[in-house]
Amino acid sequence: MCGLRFETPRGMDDLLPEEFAVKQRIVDVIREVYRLYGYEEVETPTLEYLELFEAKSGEEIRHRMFVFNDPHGRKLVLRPEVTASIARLVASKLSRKALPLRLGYIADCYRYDEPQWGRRRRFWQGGLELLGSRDPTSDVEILVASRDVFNKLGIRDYSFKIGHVGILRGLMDKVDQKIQDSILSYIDRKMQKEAFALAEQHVEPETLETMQRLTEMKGSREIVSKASDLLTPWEKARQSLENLSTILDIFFEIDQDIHLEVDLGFARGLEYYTGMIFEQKIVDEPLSFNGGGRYDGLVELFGGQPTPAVGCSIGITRIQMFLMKKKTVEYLETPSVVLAVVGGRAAGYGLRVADAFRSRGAAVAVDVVRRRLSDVIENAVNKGAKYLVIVGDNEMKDNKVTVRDLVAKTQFTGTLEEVFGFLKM
RNA sequence: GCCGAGGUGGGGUAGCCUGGUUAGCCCUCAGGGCUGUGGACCCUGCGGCGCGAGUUCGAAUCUCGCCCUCGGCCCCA
Repeated sequence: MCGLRFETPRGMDDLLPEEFAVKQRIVDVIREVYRLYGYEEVETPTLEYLELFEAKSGEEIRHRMFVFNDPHGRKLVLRPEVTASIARLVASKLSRKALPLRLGYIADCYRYDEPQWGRRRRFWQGGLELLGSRDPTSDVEILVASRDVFNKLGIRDYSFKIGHVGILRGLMDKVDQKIQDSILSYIDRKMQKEAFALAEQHVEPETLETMQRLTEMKGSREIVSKASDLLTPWEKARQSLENLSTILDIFFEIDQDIHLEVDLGFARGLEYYTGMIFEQKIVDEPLSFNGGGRYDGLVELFGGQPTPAVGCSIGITRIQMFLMKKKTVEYLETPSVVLAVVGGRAAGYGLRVADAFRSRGAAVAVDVVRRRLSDVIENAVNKGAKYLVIVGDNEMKDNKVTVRDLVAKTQFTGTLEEVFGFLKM
């Protein structure tokens, strides 16, 4: 029944020329940021063993993975994200590389979500991962590079939401890791009741109360100092808060105009985070377009040396859909120059003219279906071409070409050099 | 996963309530009027009722199921 359906699987999109162009523009910007910050791009397989993501991906993502058996019965998964693969890489093949390592990726990811605007079952992420430093400047580097990507794309109305999982985890210092994960997962899903009901069974009443008050604290940078007094009895939590404070200080020192909200009750779906976490949002858009944080334990978990790390993953597909909605990227269906050959003998001459244009760097689409000139003109205008180059027996005889300005509706006949002058090439 | 609204040629739409011959229109595409400027105009053509069952003499239209799309919730990039 479903064997022959000429559609893409649900939630997985074909990218049509214009959509692809917008996506490519975003990828170009991300790669430019890689270059400016010294990130080396790597590629990992779309398929990984299930175990890679079972350990630390978090309940939410685990339920939304495409899992299947290969013909030999191995459990494989379509990657729901890439950070785990990067950590695997650093734990194995790159284990002898000098730290810090700066790695970037552009990769398609898969999650079995209910498709909706900005949420696809197949989507592209671009990431930056900085491994080998626990210094706050490395956290800030990720934040600043994230800012740059959005600025370079011409997106202005964005803001950062920043938190630190070390604070809540610090309060639950003595609590089993799995229980911590569950509590944070509840908080992430805005299920405060469930979170604190579970916490109540594992921490002192005083700690519980502090946790509850923390999760309500969000706002400007000032709330960090407010929280500071609250946390005096919990050394680890207090240190985490101080770490967050330092990161914010440095970030603001670089860019005073940055919009950000500090949220001390902020948790993310991924369980591997150990420190600063953040998301990047756009005004009037409910989704986040970039997210990341510090994950100091992941490389070690995959059998590598203990390696502190921080990174982010940028939602290329979401940004693409946002830019398409805003129509901010101009797209031309056809090159701005179309060349038509008329008459039976000028075909070779016409292609030589096209060659000459291209060697000057101009993109030229040749009318290869030999339509009537009026049809070529109409077609070229419909597709947004600016110039029509006409070559036929007359032009060939005098070694000239005719160029018609399709916008001004003027035209000019002359030698190639004269025409290049006319076009200011 | 839950809730809501919808699916008519490649794109956009009318028709559906009130079942009835060839499903209309706009754009695009192809060909011609017209062997090089006719970006116009005119003519012609290709191509469609999401899928499946039911009701009926007869279904785009009514009923049921499924699929898909778009919104909202939840969550995430």
